[in-house]
Amino acid sequence: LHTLLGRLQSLAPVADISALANCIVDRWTVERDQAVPSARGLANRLYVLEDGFAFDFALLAGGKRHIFDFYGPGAICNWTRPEREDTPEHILFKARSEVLVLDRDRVSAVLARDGRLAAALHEHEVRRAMRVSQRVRALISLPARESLRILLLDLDDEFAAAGEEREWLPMPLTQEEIGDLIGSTSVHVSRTIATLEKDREIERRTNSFRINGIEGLRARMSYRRFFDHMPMADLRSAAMG
Amino acid sequence: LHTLLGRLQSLAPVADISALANCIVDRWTVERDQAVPSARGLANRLYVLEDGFAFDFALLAGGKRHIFDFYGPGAICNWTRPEREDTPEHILFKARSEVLVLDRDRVSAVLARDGRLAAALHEHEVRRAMRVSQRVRALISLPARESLRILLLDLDDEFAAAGEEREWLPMPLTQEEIGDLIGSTSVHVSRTIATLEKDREIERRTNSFRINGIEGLRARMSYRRFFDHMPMADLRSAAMG
DNA sequence: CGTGAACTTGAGACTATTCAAAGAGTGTGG
DNA sequence: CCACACTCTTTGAATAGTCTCAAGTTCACG
Repeated sequence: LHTLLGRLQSLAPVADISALANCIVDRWTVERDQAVPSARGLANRLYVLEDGFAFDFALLAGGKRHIFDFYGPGAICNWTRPEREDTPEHILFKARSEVLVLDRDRVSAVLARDGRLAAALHEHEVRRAMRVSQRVRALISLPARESLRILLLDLDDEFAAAGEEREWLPMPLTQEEIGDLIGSTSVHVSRTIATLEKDREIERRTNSFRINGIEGLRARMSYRRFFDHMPMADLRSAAMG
Repeated sequence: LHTLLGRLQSLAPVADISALANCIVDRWTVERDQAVPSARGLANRLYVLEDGFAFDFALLAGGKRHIFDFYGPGAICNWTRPEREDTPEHILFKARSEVLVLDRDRVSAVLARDGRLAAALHEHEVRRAMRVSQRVRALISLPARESLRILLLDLDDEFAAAGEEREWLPMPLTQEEIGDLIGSTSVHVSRTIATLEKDREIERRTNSFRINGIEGLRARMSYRRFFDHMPMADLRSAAMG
């Protein structure tokens, strides 16, 4: 659970989360990409991504897959209660992920005793929800090139939340998955990435990206970071301004 | 506040909300379309739409307006706290709306005393959030024709929540606004509506629509209703199935 | 009945999808 | 180490979807 602890410590002074360790009921080492239904009798299970990458998705009426959000190391993959969801949701864990399975009821009991921990966890999930909201705006209104930029910034933010702020941003998603996330197709994603590269906006290596002038990009797109290790109080006041 | 009461009574047996009436600090009669910032010193104000129509929107980096959600009679327009928002939000009240302005702190005090009322209000807003989530999926992934269908079903759902289930669905939004809602342009909205009409999927009068075979449309799109006056317990169990 | 806002229509440009085929990368077993 | 199978990515060409600009038309309302 040390990756989760790292996330929370950047939000609030959480001493330790050893109490959460007692909530662990299982531990998976994911060999190949594996999708699990989030609400099929597993409603009282909480998935914490110890390492690796995951995303949640739903299948639309036409059979199209829509990816809603993604999770880096330390993230909780199904914090929102499944019965709250509008559509049957699934979580896909990418190959070579480490997943801790926690018992929801036990976690609730721990949080009831440790208000500070509860606040930090809640804050973490609220920020995630705000980031989704920011992205969704762009995905609905803007063309694929802009949507892709937002996705790259969001990925950077997610890895920053996990404490992995590097120059080369890992890309754990296939272009098919990127398409299902931004509402496009794998072919068009491929072409759009190619034009961004040609315009020297990004550079590519195998499975990783580098964004040239990421600060300027954020400014141009009015992109707001949610996990840049800013204390809670500052975030609140920044939002009020 | 009788329209709000009507909404809540369909969700749970709420006796009366006269206590909320004491929270009213102002009352507006909106002559012409009027936009107000939701978080500019008015953070402790709650807007209840006694009658009329409203929507909230934000301006994206390029100046494009994105409409996030809309509100029919009896709806609370800014339940989610403004400082939680990712972008400066605004609420636009359409002409001929009646708005009640409530004091948030007083409302909180009332809800602290009346747990049943608090639960009903919370349930109402949760359902709204789920409906937004369902719509957003479609808007990101599907072409304009499908997006428009979802919007019409959502509008129908919103008026049903207000207790106004009629055959002819009022359309309080201009085509420009519909475009800003589904991520399209007014011109394309005009053409898309025209094709739906030509295919006999909808009929039109001035400022109102009729959806032919709305049940079948819901089934085809796997559309889930959130305000069809189904009791809470049934909704929960339906979600679990 | 005039006025302004909302809606419609057309033409051309741009954006995105589909289908199909070829190319590149990864891991496995010989 | 190579060969193979597999998935992912790239590319091309045709088609479909959407945007922009601009000019009309309709409609609501004073």
